[in-house]
Amino acid sequence: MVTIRLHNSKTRKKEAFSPLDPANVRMYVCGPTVYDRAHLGNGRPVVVFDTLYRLLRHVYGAEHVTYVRNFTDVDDKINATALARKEAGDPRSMEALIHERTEETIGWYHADMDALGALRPDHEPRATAYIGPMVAMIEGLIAGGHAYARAGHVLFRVRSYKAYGALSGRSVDDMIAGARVEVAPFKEDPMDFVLWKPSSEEEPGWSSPWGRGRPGWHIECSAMSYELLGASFDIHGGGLDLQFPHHENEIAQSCCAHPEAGFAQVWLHNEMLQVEGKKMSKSLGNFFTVRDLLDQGVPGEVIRMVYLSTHYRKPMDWTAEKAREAEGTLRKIAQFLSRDPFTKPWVDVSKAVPPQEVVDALANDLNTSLALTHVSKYLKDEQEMQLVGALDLLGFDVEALKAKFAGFELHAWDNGFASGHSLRASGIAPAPWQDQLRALRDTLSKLRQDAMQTKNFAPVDALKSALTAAGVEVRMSKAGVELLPGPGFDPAKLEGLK
RNA sequence: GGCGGGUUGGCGGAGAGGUUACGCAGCGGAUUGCAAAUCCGUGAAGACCGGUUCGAUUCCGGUACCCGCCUCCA
Repeated sequence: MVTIRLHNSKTRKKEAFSPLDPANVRMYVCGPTVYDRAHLGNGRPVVVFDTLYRLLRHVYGAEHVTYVRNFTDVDDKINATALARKEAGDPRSMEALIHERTEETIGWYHADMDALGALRPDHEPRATAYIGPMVAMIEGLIAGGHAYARAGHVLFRVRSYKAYGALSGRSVDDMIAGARVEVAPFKEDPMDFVLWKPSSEEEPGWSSPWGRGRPGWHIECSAMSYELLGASFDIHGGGLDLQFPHHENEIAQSCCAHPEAGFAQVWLHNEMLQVEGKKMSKSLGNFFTVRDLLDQGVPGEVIRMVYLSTHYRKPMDWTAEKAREAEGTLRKIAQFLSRDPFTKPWVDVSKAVPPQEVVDALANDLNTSLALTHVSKYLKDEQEMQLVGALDLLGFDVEALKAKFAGFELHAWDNGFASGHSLRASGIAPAPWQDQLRALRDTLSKLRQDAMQTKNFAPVDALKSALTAAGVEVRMSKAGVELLPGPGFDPAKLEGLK
């Protein structure tokens, strides 16, 4: 069996991965707070951990991996969004507005992440469905002396957990010394954090031993991972920005609530994303969502490939240039895959399996960049079996690639060996302009054959320029004429040509 | 201020203590009515200083610069 090696944030070392139970490999990844569309940075961990999920399924068997990613649907940002709608005149209750907001956001999230080729996790628990287990865990922490109730709040007693700070490499004393925030007066210690807080009438709340309130941010992940994966499981992932305080607090809560267990064995953190060399932020005006890109015509596969081109533990820079390059690569792949079967060796791609060297690349701390290098090699060497197997493991749907990126080719073969015309539409539905393009191809072919005799190429070049301007790639060779509508194809510009 | 990460050729981006990464772009050639596409060939690197070593871009230390976290954030 392949040995997967992962860089464990907890030990700061690359370690051989050894699941607690190979028959049930368990992974928990922190999911989104569902108050708005997922931005480009939110997509990175989704694709990174989707790739790991696919690798684990490949190595241990799809039915032996359990992947949990939560939806945080109780949060002050959600409340704020709902409140804004209410103040804008919406007559419905806050509860209804909050529910509407979380539901629509989850729907967006699914649609956007599906477009990136990410498999849905096995479980996508919502925090609001686990309030009971959270309350139970908090009660346990109080009973164990790890938490205390004050002024309607319940706080975690950081000093009661000796290893606090181990994950993020901080000491409690250093953090207090460098703290910049005001400390609530009811805290025993400045670093103590909220497990439960009171809710006003307008805010969502649940009854609890401490009055009507709602959970703090961190407790949900501790409670849900415990309910769905147990007190000990294999992998916990998330963005580097969650390492502190979120993951540190999760560890403290879970390890104090279940001191007999080890909580997550391996911690993985992906580095952050930048845009054209700068942090993505609304104030810099370079903030955009996954949906923004999709709407601009950047296919999800392109976004996925750009994500995978940088190792997950390095900062990733999103640039238009990278997207352009990735699109070019995908087009070449798709054109090769959908090429006429008579022009390449026949292989039964339904039997394709991921090449060992690609599995090895991913098994080496998810070296997706190296895996993509192998993909380029298979394309260059026309190794279709390897190519398809690798694309599949990396989360690219071969049929979707062919449909989206191959477009179609229009051939007019002139020579006697391959005479006649052919139209191959690779997976896309017939469009009204196809007939027009076909006619243009015939015209161009005719003009060119005439020009070969008369040596007057002006009409040929004129039509070629017009087609090029419409985003159609024109290829002419001894064999004949080919037209390939490219990424910038604009059927409107075909009007008037004949 | 505290903590963590990074710095590879024009750009992106890997592996490996000693022999070509690779992709894109460039350049030269083949091919083409001209192009495009394709094919062949090709130059170019390891922030800086020091140490370990027969030998370091790869290991160790320091300097500079960049980035992130410490407050909601993937």
